[in-house]
Amino acid sequence: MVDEGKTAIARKPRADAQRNRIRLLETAKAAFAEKGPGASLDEIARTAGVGAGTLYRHFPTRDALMEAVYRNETEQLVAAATRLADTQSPTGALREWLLLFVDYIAAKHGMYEALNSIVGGTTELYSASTEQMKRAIAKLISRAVASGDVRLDIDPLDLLRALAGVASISAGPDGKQAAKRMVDILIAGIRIRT
Amino acid sequence: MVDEGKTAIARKPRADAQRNRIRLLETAKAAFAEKGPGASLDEIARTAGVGAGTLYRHFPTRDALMEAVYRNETEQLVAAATRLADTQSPTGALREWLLLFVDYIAAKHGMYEALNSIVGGTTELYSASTEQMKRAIAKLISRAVASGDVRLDIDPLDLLRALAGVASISAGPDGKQAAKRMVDILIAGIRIRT
DNA sequence: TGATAAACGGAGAATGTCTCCGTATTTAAA
DNA sequence: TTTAAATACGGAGACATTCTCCGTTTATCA
Repeated sequence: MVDEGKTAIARKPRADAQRNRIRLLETAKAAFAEKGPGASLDEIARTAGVGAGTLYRHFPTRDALMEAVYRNETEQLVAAATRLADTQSPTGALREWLLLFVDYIAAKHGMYEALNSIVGGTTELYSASTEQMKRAIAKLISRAVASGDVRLDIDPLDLLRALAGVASISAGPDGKQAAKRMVDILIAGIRIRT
Repeated sequence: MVDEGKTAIARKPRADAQRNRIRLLETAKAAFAEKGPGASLDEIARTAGVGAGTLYRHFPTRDALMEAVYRNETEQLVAAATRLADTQSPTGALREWLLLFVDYIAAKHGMYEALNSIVGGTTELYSASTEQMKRAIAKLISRAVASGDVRLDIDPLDLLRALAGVASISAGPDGKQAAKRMVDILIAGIRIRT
């Protein structure tokens, strides 16, 4: 009886699997950017030169694929939170970061599914990004709260949801501008009156 | 040569057409409420007891159907704006109406397309509802601005977009609560400091 | 080098959208 | 009434998309 246990030594992942994964991500990124969130998955597979089965094995759902495509950008955004927290006033850092967030979602023009995964927080599967994002904004907010600038009865993610709404629901050419204006409204709205 | 002109007297619309239209609307409303925005159109037609062709003749696109389904509620909401403006303080009226708006979108859990049509304002087709909605909120805002309570550099629709974002992007059970909290943040954010 | 786990790919089932057109029904004129 | 013309009906089927299944291929490791 051979060992079939959990102790199985991790075998090195197959080279072709890694290659295909990367090709799929590149192709998908281009496809989403060009055709929007509804881009055909089979076509992405074909363009990437793999079968549909391969795509679905790597990314079981459309959301999973989007999540993976944007994980990079998400990580950069999360990193920025730490940097800002170290170099700016509490409220200033929060404001700056929210502006970065607006850029982040504007780049995904109308990619509702992706936003929902990342900022929604309801989908079990993508909790990784959501969790990171949540921690990033929570850190900025709690710093601002501690400094006495900001009320504390806020769900930080709600700020992001509001911005996502403004930036993506209209998706007009000035959606981004509008979202940046909204940042100031939000900041003013959560500030404690002096 | 018979008259083939534009002067053709309007013929009374066929009774079966009217009946089917209504049945389709009722069925669609139930279907959207139960299965969300992706409900199968063919199934709606089948449930309503008509052929697919009939559905598509009455409502050429999914959006057209949604628009029609929600036109009623939209009209009620618009009417409420006038009523509130007549009976409440400027800021109070605005706040009340935004709360009603939250109920309005919460009922459409995740019906992104519909929201986008109605609050987005980019789709030519649904400009009727958008226009009404815009006028309703604009009236409330400008009253508040006139009273000196509120800044005037606001696109009124942005407030709605923000609320839609909070209420629908997460779509969690407390999305509605969150949106109601957001109303207060927004009101505070657009208020002029005293 | 050979055994075997891992990955591949694409045919095809399932589902959905939307069109086309022969048939049926309604209206209104005679 | 009867009848012709206008209007609406419905569902078969063309087409697109998602996703699964499984026989075949390939990389890893002993």
